[in-house]
Amino acid sequence: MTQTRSKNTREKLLNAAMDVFYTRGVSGTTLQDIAESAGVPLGNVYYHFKTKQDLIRAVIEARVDELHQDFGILEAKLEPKAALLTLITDSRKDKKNLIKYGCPYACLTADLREDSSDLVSQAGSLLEIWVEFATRQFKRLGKGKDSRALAESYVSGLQGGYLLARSTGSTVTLERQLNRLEQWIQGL
Amino acid sequence: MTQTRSKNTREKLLNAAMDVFYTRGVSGTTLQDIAESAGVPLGNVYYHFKTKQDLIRAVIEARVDELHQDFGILEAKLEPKAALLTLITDSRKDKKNLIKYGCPYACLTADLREDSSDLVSQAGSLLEIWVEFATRQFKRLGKGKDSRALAESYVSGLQGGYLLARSTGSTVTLERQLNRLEQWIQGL
Amino acid sequence: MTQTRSKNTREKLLNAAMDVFYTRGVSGTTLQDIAESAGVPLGNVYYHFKTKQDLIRAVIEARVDELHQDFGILEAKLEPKAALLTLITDSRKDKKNLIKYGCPYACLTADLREDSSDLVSQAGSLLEIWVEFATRQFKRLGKGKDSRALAESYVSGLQGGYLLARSTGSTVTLERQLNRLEQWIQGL
Amino acid sequence: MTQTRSKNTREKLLNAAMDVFYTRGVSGTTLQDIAESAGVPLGNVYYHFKTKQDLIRAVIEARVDELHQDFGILEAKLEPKAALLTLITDSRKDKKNLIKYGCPYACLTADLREDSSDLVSQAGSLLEIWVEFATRQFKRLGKGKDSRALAESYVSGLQGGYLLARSTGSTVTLERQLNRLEQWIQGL
DNA sequence: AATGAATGAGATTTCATTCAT
DNA sequence: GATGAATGAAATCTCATTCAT
Repeated sequence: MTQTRSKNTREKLLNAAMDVFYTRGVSGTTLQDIAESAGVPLGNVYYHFKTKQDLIRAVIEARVDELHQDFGILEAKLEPKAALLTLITDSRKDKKNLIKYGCPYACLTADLREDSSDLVSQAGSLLEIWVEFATRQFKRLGKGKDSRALAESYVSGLQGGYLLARSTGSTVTLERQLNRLEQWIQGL
Repeated sequence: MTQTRSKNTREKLLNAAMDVFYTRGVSGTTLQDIAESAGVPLGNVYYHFKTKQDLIRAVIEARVDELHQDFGILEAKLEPKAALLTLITDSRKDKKNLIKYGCPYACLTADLREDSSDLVSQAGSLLEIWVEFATRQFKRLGKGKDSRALAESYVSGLQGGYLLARSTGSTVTLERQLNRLEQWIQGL
Repeated sequence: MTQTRSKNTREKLLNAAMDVFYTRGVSGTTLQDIAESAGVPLGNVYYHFKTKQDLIRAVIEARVDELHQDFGILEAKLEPKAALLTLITDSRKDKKNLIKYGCPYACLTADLREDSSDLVSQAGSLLEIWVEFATRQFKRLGKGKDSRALAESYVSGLQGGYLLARSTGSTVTLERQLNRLEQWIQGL
Repeated sequence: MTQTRSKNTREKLLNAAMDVFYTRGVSGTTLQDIAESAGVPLGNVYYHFKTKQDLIRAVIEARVDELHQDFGILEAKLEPKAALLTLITDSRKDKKNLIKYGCPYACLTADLREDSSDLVSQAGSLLEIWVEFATRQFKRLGKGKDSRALAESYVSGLQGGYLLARSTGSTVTLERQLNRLEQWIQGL
């Protein structure tokens, strides 16, 4: 139950960064913001992350881990169809944030465009993880070679829905896209 | 009919801003960058745009105008189905930029999230214009009340495809989504 | 007689930097120090020099120019022996600073060791200019192939004297070395 | 006869500091650097040295001791002429470092110029030890009152050679100056 | 209108030093 | 004594904005 102090602080900072990057954007967030939000003095940030880039990198990695873990659990305990449907129902549960801030994974990827660094490609892998997850489910459903294409449709349907819903600020829009996807998956 | 010099400068700045905001992101772009890219001295930017916010606002408006004009032309000279298909074929032509930088309208909207200002809502209208355009085409196709929902599917299909293609960096992904949409529209 | 404002400021900063780098060392000097010493707000430093490294580079270049100019004048109007002797008498005139701070050219070179950058090699050229100057004088004195070796002895005699004098803080030490060199040159 | 662990740590830190100060300069070195190079955790540095100044002071003292010891041995077992020649042959053996980093004693002195503290004068004594050593040898050679002046020439010849060789990066330059000094001493 | 320079607020980064265990 | 983490002061750097001509 005990954790070292450092692990707590590092984690606090990482969590704060994930959160604030999501709601306020990466370049709209200062390290001061993150430090404050984590209740840690600014100078200490640099003990755990040598530069802002480093922190961003850590956030991307944490997001990657998060996805692997979440998708891993889904796959382990659910049938493929149920796994695919779960993302849709989860989206409904989280619609408030999705409409306000968009998809945390897609936003992170988009935000890093402003960076000229290598982080762009790293972040690019986030949605790829979605596609790979979906591909595996379609394979389990016996879709064989079509699985990748179907997975792309599935993910782009979700992401397109998120994007449009955020843009219009409309819950209805989101619901409609989610329902459409749901019916498609259920009818497979 | 000749334009004053200042109008030219303003236009040069606006075009430069649209371009650089698109390729480098809004908060990743300094006014210096824009001034340089437009071949205009920095100090002069402020003669035409009181603040950076002002310039961003002008860029959004220019994007809105651009959409109204482009869509207006499509609607004026094409059948609804052809109009909808044109956006798809245009996407194929522009796939290089779409994969590298994404959709200029969606990106602009996303970038402004980082701004706390009122610009967010203004930019939100960009994709709404797409949806309205598509709604009109579906109406012309006799889809009646379903038109709005269909339009949302259409736009979210396009945007989801752009997003995913940029994320994976893959032309194939983009092509697949565009083909799927194309078949859907053609089959209506 | 008129100068643009910018040129004055840039020059003020450059002069201040040359001065302060000399008396307080390069890494012991902050840009704030330089800005204050030049009577210029800190932010403005960055208008003229993009980074501290840039400013250091400019200082090195200014020192190079200074040497070329000074040595150029000496060579133009003096016989070679007189030219060589002038450096010695000038050292006597400037002994106060030499003892307190050392040779500005040698110090600059030494200071930059702490930098990992390419400035080190740039600064290395400073004493080489001395050697080249001296070599030319020995050539004019008909020393032919020996000129380079003699020049090195001459320069290392001067610099060794400066170094030791600063280390001991003794005018006498400096005088003795200068006298020794003077006699050697006069006896050629 | 065994040493306590703490003494070992102190010594490890001191040696690391001497080394890193020499190769990277005093103000270019952080305590973190030294701790790492010594394989000691940062916090522990402060157990042995209250401040960075303290550590620098200790390094100076260690350099002083080093000189006293080295020169003591030379004087004890060699004739004066041989003692003076040994410094020259030792310089040849160490030419690689001398050209790359200069003389550790002279560099330390120069680095501390940037410090406003009292360390400057302490470090100033380093080259004085050289001069005193050389003075004693000249005395033993019967040079009487001239010994100090000769010693200064000797040391400034060596140091001037080091300086110039480092500046030009040339082994040849160093060799030439060493040969010249060698012949002078041998001819006494 | 046009322009190069100036300004200052704020962000990032560094690092000697201290703290808690 | 030993250690990893914490702290804060200060340095570097960025950039929207303003000024003077």
